[in-house]
Amino acid sequence: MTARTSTDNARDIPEATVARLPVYLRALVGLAEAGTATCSSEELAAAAGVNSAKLRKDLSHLGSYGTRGVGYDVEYLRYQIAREIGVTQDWPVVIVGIGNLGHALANYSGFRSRGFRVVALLDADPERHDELVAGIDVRPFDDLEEIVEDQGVAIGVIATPAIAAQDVADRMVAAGVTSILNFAPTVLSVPDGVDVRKVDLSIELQILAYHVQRKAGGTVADDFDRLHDEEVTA
Amino acid sequence: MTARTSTDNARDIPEATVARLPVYLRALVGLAEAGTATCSSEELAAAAGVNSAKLRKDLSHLGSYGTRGVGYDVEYLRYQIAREIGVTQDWPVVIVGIGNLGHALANYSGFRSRGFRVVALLDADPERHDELVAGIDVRPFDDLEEIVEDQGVAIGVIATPAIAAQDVADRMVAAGVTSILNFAPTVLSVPDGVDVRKVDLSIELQILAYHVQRKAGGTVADDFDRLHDEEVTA
DNA sequence: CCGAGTTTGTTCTCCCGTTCACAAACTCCT
DNA sequence: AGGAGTTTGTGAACGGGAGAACAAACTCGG
Repeated sequence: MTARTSTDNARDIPEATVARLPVYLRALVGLAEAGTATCSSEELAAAAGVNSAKLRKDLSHLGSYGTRGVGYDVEYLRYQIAREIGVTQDWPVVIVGIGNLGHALANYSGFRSRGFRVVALLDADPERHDELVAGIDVRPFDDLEEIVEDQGVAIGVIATPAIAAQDVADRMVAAGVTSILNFAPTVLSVPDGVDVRKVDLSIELQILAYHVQRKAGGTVADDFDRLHDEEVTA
Repeated sequence: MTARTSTDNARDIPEATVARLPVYLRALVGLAEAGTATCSSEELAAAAGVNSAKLRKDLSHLGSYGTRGVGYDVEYLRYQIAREIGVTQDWPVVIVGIGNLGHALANYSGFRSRGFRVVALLDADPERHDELVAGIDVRPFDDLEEIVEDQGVAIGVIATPAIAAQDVADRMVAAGVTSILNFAPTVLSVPDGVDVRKVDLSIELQILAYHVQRKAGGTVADDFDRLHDEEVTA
């Protein structure tokens, strides 16, 4: 039952679980570096910031990698999760749009240490070409197809202004990219089978703002707004 | 029924809806700039990348701002959503950690245009002090408490290395910050009543990698891993 | 004024994810 | 060897969100 072959369907892991596996992986790396050989679901859950029941259920989707009465072998579980996610070897990644954010992403050491290798930086602006960023020179956007094919790139990162993002996405998809991480504040439309994840900085802040406002019971200006609203709708 | 007072509970909006309101707001701004005065739920849903039934249900949590047979007034709905989120006026924000990412965040124009004002950039490294970033000079981290109090800052952004993030969070909370946007790849522990949202770049990539691997049916190296696994567990 | 067409707001059903609680399985001590 | 203590893996109950479907409410043309 715990033996997994390439034909059984033990691999359809719930999306919510997939999103947490990288967190567990990070926590396990931390425990390993601290010299911990074994940990209980309680400890790992604490390190990952989740509830232990949820952790155990998540891990149960991968197989039975723990030992009752003992816990989990840190190194073994770390490897199994890395394998499940697919980061036992590096994925080549291209970043398009080398503005402030693109710079930061290119220099982010976490990519390299967590299973990703930036193979190219592209920008449409000729002024940026041949500039060295993080030891990689910036190339023309038109080199995209060549790079994707030569390096077998499946994952693209979009860090352009919103206006350019859809065009970049279209070109990426046409070139063979199947997964896109989009930092541009716009909705991308892509064909079925292409995954898009979006990171929108101001949306995150706006969500926080909503909760601050709730906690505070509304600001002075908002009280005015609400009063005005009542007068109008009453 | 649609009249809302400060005592009724029309304000407890589902979390999933809150997370989408900023997307609708952005879509409405786009429509307004394109000169559209009125739009149907179908149009707005398309612009926001969601299903129209979901959009209507989301909006129904705010009140009855549409007109049957007609649709929504773009400007009116835009204002109502902005008010609900709380971005009718600017929120002061402080950014801690002015490395590559901090630079990018400080320069990000989307903050200013979407209801946020960066009032201070802080860094523990004296080498960075008095450097001008986006027209704001970088100040010592120890100025945090003074700035939070003077400017009434409720939202803090952490863009430090992981090792420093928990300390920064503790100081922020002690100073009076109630909401934190965390870019450091670590789990923050904060008291009840403090909101934390996290943005982890390599986690997003890892989630994409998982799906790429699934689509591809596993890489060569992974096939080896799986074969090895069968030999061991069989 | 009335009927046809349009679009919202809401109800109902289904599904996914979370949490509780406990049996199964292991270790350790006597 | 056996019992006490520990920890995993999972079955079951529960809650929230997604989507379909429809009644209510509006516009427009005659």
